[in-house]
Amino acid sequence: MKTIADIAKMAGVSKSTVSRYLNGGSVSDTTKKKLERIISEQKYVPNTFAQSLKAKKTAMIGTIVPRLDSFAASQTMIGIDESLRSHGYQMLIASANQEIAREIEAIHNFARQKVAGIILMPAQITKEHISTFRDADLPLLLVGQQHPSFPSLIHEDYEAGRMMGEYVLNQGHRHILFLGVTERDIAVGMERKRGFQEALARHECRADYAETSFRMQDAMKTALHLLPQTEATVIVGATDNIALGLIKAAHQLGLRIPLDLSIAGFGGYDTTEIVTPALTTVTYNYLDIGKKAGEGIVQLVEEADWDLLTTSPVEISVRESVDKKKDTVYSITKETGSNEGT
Amino acid sequence: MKTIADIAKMAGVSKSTVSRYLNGGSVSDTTKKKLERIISEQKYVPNTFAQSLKAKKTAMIGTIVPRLDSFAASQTMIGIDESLRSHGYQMLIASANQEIAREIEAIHNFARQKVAGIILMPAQITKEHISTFRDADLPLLLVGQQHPSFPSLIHEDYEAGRMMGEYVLNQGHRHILFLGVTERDIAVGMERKRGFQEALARHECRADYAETSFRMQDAMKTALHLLPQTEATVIVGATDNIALGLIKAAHQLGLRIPLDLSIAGFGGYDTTEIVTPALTTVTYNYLDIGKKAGEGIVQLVEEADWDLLTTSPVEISVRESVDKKKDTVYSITKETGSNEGT
DNA sequence: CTGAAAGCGCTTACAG
DNA sequence: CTGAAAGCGCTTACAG
Repeated sequence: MKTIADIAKMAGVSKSTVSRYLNGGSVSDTTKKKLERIISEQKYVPNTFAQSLKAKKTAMIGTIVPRLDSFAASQTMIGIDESLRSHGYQMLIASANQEIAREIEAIHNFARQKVAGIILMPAQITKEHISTFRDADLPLLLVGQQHPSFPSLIHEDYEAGRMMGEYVLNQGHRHILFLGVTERDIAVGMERKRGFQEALARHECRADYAETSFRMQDAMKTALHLLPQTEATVIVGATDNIALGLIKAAHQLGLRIPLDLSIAGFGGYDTTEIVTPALTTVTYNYLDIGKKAGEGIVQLVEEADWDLLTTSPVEISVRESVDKKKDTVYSITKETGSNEGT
Repeated sequence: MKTIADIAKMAGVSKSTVSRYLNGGSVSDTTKKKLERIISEQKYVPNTFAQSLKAKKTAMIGTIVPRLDSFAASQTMIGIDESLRSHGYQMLIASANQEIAREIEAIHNFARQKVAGIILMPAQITKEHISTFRDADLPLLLVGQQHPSFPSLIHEDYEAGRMMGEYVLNQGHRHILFLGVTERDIAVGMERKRGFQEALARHECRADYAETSFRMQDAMKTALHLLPQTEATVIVGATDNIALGLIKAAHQLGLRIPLDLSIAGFGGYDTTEIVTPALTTVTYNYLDIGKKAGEGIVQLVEEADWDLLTTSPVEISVRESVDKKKDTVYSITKETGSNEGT
């Protein structure tokens, strides 16, 4: 491996001059040309460790995702990778594997590696997070959740909930069940539901609420329990995975979707188009939010400034899993055929 | 940030001693105790750049995946991450985004960053790959494809094909269509098909072969074309995504699965359990191969030695998408109801 | 525009 | 077991 000293010698200049050339400092045209030639001939690439050791900064951005195998995380990473690359930064990924402790640990590791900044996709923000952010003292961008003290980039969760509420109402449903998740997750557990509730509040209808976990299996179990009891004509899951669990449970109970029961979700995962019937959902733009996150952290790193809150738009994707009811009058009696469970 | 000099001063010893303590050299019990206390009190962590600059090695393993949003890649990364962590290494991820050029570029970048080793999941291995490997001169492990000159870790593709061939035969199918992919992909395009062919070769049956791409959309288009023409009673897609495309096309044509047509795939993606009917497939253990890859590269890095070829077992997952035919006699006439296309 | 020198925070023979 | 010294490959004031 060639070093800067080798190049300097070959060019007959000092290391300083080579370094200056490399970093865009003022160098005469003649030496610039010479250096350009020699460097490409020798395929010289500066040692990043030495650079970072001296300059005390790197071109790496640490990205902490809750898990590696979720549609949302994958798409967001793709977006981040893309925009970071275009700005000359490298994306480092750490998976927290759904554990808060590992999220904290990942922040420490990244800080120690002197990344230029951190993008974090948390499910919750605890005091421990806050204090870790504080003493990491690094540019930080939150994605998917917001916090008043840190730049945040979120999906329009409230809006998404509202859209879905209005949509099912418009389809004539008057007895609605929302299967949500813990309110400790502000974005999904609270905002999404709040938007939904407010849409329903403007109409005469009955709304029930239940809670389950993020895991499809759990949602299915909950649904197996709930479905035989409820008289709701539509069930809205707080995420597509929950909706998918609902569909599986409904299949198992011999319910026809959307004939006997309508189902909808949130997220726009690719799987929602594969299932039968295709799932009506609110589509989130994970790729977009990823790109914005990349831009954002670069700006935070280079200019130490970015909006405290940025949002990424959502849109409803109407497919086949929600039925149009003719009878739009509120009624407890179901009119869609009986529930012939297995 | 504290440096090793600070710690040395506080302990009243030299930097050398602190460094020796840190790296497991011989240090007296007394100073060992003292150092231990001071370091944890001061929360001292060595600067990785300085370490790497001097020691000329790092504890990072570069992992190059074809894409970030595939089930196979995600699971494999999870496995790699896990075993690397347990050995004190860090996983660095680069996505080639399906482009060979970016795969090559990623190898260069990792080499420049002085990673300890590289795990590569290629779709093909070109001469350009080989020459890049050669001058990167780094421990390298191939995952999912094999090459005679480099340690490789593969799924039992041939075996998988054989299993599936035998299974559909056992189910009484005698007219079979295999929807494969380009043979430039040795693992998927060649081996999987070869195993399948050899299983069929042992019985009297008719086998047709067609080709499509890896993308579900393409598979669906191909299927829309193929389905109305073929008289096969079962179609086997070379990947689950292809099988999923087949299912979608069959649905669109009004074919009932598995009543009118049986469908099977390879991979064991999580989505195969969600679709209706659940897909019969050969399940690959991506998590396992990921863990093995982690172990393997660590061994290559530390002992410069590992088997040239290691395999990860597969198993068939029988679900609902393949029908049992009563009539096991070869016959061109289908007996499963007519094809009432849309 | 250019160069000499100091220094970033470690590790590693070498001598004791 | 311990320390002084050199050096890894860069960057950055500083002086010219």
